[in-house]
Amino acid sequence: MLKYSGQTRILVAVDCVIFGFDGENYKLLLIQRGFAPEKKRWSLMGGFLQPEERLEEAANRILKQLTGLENVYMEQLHVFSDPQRDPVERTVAVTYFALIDIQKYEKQLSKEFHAEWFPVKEMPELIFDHEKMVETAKHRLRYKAALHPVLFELLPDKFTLPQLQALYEGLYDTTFDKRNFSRKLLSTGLLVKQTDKDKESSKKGAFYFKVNKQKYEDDFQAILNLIPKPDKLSNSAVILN
Amino acid sequence: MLKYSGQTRILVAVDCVIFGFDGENYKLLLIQRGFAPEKKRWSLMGGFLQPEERLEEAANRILKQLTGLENVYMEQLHVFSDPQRDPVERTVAVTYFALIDIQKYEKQLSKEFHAEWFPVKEMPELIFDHEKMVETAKHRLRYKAALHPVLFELLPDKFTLPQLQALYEGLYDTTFDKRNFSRKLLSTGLLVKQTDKDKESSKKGAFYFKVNKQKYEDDFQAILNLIPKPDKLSNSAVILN
DNA sequence: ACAAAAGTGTTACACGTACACCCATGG
DNA sequence: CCATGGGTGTACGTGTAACACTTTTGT
Repeated sequence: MLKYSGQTRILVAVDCVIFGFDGENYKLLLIQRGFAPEKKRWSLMGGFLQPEERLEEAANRILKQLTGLENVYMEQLHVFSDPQRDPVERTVAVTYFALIDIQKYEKQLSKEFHAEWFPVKEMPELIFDHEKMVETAKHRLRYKAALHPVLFELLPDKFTLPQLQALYEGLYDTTFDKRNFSRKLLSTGLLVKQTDKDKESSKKGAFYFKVNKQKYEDDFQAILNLIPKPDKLSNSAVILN
Repeated sequence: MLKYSGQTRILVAVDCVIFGFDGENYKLLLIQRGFAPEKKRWSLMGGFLQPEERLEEAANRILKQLTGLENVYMEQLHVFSDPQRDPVERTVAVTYFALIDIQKYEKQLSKEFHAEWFPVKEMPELIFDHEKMVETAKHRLRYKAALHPVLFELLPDKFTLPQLQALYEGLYDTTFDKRNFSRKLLSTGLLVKQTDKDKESSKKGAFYFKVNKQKYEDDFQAILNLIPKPDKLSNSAVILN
């Protein structure tokens, strides 16, 4: 099976940056390595690409191992290839980022992999170049979410407008005017108002919405203006950092 | 050096989708393979990732081999990993796309690699999954150029507004109103009007412009509305296909 | 003088932003 | 009855699209 002679074969790893949102904060699912090197240090969930496997399959396999979930929103992010990035052996790492509804997370935390959700803002140090991977993923998510309705992937099937707004505000670390926010989001036609309310977080209760799945799929690639622009300069600033 | 035991090492290829623009049409730089398998068939320029090399270095090395150019705009595109994609041996292919000023292309065509520029619309059949790579690159370029001033990379230092408009029109296969186009592009502050004119393509002559390099670098990541939106639906359509 | 391409200005509309008050409910 | 969070409407300004005529000059 080795037919291109004189070439070096290299390990190909797949690492997953898994985002969740608990209603207040963005979270990352990390695992603590139980073996050397770097034992006890935190890292992204990853694994090696297998001989008969495509990268997406590997990423899904890893995600399922860790979360029990399938059919999750996932996107190829970037390949990290510094020859020294893994001190054990030259490894090229293909990163994926995934958005999951944290409530659907099925496995017992820490059971098989010593996994834990960390607030993105209070992450431990990670091994190798995994922090750079996380930075890249955060950046990509901010970019993507400004233009496409991707953040719904982080919410349960039923959610309220205040929840949705908290989700967007958390990502850009800012606050939006709720009147404009609701008008803009409703005007996309992506939201279907339900008749029942969430009474957990307020006395009055907030109406639930669901995503119009058909329109979500049809419009996903459309460029939507999902975050406000107070003025030109701060707009650029918000999207990019 | 093999320390992760039980894992399969895989060939990592780098393939470059190289775009140029000749004033009328988008072009792709392709090479004709001089050896089996797939001898005489056209393909993207590529090569294997070397042991001590990062992917970007490999991509630049390959680009320099084929074009003689360095410091070219290049972007990691996507990794293709179908186990059957290369019938010779399992190979994971990391694609890059590059934008070059076709006038700066230095090598004699066909000299070393039997290379040729093909209009994007009249490409020959390509080997393996290279046509899929080209499709992905075209899609990404359309997306990117709608939001960021990336197309300047395809033009010489001095260019005219009509040339610039032809560049945008070619990419989206449509026509724009020249009054709105010039107003919009000038309003970005990215263009510096020169005092001399291009007299080649008209009797009256068209003023040359140069890119304001400082502002280009500062604003590159800003989200600019570089292509018109006749209405919501057709906007989405234009950007995405 | 005429053909061919470059260059420019105005108007109408849509969209986005700023902003303040009322509503419903549980305690 | 009051405190808390949910929900809504308007007015203004900005940005974008539609649209037609004049300028320049080579032949």
